[in-house]
Amino acid sequence: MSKPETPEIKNNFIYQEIDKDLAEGKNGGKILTRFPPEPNGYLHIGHAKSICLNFGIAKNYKAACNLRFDDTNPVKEDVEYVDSIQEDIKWLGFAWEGEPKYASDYFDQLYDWAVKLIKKGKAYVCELTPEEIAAQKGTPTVPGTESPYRNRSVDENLDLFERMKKGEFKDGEKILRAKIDMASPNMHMRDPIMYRIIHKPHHRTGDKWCIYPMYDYTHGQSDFIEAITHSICTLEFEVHRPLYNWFLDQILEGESAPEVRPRQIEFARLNLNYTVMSKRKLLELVQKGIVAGWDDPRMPTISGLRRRGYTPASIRMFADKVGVARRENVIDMGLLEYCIREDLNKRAMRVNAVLNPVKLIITNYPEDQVEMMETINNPEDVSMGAREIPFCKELYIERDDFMEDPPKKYFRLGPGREVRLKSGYIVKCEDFKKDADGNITEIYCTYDPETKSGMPQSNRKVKGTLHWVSARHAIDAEVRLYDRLFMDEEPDGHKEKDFKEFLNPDSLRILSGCKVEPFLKESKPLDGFQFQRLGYFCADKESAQEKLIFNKTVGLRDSWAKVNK
RNA sequence: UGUCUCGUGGUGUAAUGGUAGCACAGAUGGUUUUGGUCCAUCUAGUCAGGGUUCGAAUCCUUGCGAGACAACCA
Repeated sequence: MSKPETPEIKNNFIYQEIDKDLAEGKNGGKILTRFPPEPNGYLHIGHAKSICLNFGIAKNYKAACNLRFDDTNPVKEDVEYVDSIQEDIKWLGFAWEGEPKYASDYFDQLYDWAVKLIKKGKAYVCELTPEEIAAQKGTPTVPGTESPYRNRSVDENLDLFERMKKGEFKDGEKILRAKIDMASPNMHMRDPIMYRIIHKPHHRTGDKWCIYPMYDYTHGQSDFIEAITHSICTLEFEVHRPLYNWFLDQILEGESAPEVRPRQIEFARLNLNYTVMSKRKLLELVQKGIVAGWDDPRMPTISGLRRRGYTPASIRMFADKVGVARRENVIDMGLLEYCIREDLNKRAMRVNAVLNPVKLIITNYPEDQVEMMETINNPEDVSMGAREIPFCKELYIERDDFMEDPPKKYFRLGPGREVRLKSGYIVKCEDFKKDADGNITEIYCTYDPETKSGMPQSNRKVKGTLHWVSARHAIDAEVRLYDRLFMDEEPDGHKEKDFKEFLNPDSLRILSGCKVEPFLKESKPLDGFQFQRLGYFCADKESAQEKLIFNKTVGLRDSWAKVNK
């Protein structure tokens, strides 16, 4: 049972702007936000920030948030993405208002408005090639020049636009442009393209259209149609805002004042170090087989994080902690890791797994004896109860937990040293065996029967406590250790080098022959656990009783590793 | 040599004319049957100059630095 979350007090500037609008009595006091993904890729952690913002605002103002697919480009879009996006939003714990919406639902209205603009002399059909348009567009410092088609008659424009719609022209032959100002210091106001011809079926509208509206002409009008009050987007759209408002002004001209006039507000997108966030680059990693798919646990996608073992609560916590502002930012991966540890520490069951096993033999323990030792499931939450784990003469412990010649600050096992076996006995190392290569093959200990966990003698101070599994009862598992995908903090921040040059060759290490306690046999895909003393792991989506596979979500904080450096 | 935006500890983010706070990271100590958790303490900041003001991170100004904008992408 997840506890109801009390929405935090929100201090970011967007809440302040909304409060201001409310105070001024705008939009009849209504609030409605939207999350508008293009279905051309999977959602990533950056989208999660936007989702938490938009749906969070809705929650905090007791309002709603729409899901709207910005599907104006059939060349890039696909229903696979429409489906994954919905799954990811739901998994994050949010619900949109009503049915999902699509910009393509508004194609008819958009077309009618385009005709209105033509009639007003505010749009024209242009026949320049893309190269010519680029050339006459000018540069940010040099004004553009006007298209020779700019001053066609309204009738001619109407006729040509209709014939564009009817499919009389080939892709790229003609476009519809807004007539604004070729000398504007804002490049987006230099007669931007409203419609282009694409003879390709659309995932929703099929063959109905061969002309498709551009983003700028679509987004604000879609917001208006849905009566979105606050259209929140990332900073790169800031220069589009005048155009957003211009189109709205045009379609609204001559109409009675609407109750809701959408307003665009921009915030700084999320950047995470040691990864890439652009859908194009993520797609490239998928298509080139560098990762195992959009949900590869090394991907910063929501589906990847899910498969990695991240919880929805941890991602929402992360979004809260990074905040919302207008300044460029790079968030340390460590913060994401902190959030998942924080969440899982409270909820994950503690289990025993030995990743790199070495056998420990208790020489004075009866040969065939098996004791069931009680162990607490989660010291952070006693309501999770306890369970029993089998203990016997031969155990596996972690290879790292024994040193032939340990330094003073090493609290684990070494010749003559004593350690506690968690929930078991205190044992003392008497001897060990090595193979020809010098690898430890067996460790011999004696145990003190009076130190069984729970008995008075067990309270003796011992420096170290080890996790273990019974050799006779342990089951084999594969464990996949993940590390950051890139070795550079900003892999796509180098002009001369491709981001793929910074891939971490050790981002995935597969361990087979790991020994886990019998309880884990029943684990189901995506179940998360703490492997005692190691970290958080979750059963992979392909894990099954016959072949257990666990993904490392994140390690425990490790102050020994720091000392060791 | 355009227009717009942004500069607060290492990283994020508050303070919007009135004591620069919080989180992460880092350091030290305590507790601990996880070298985890938890607790305590500490380190560390307003880009620079000038101005307005009793008082400036906040307002004005100049500079410096960073980012966005020239796709028939969104």
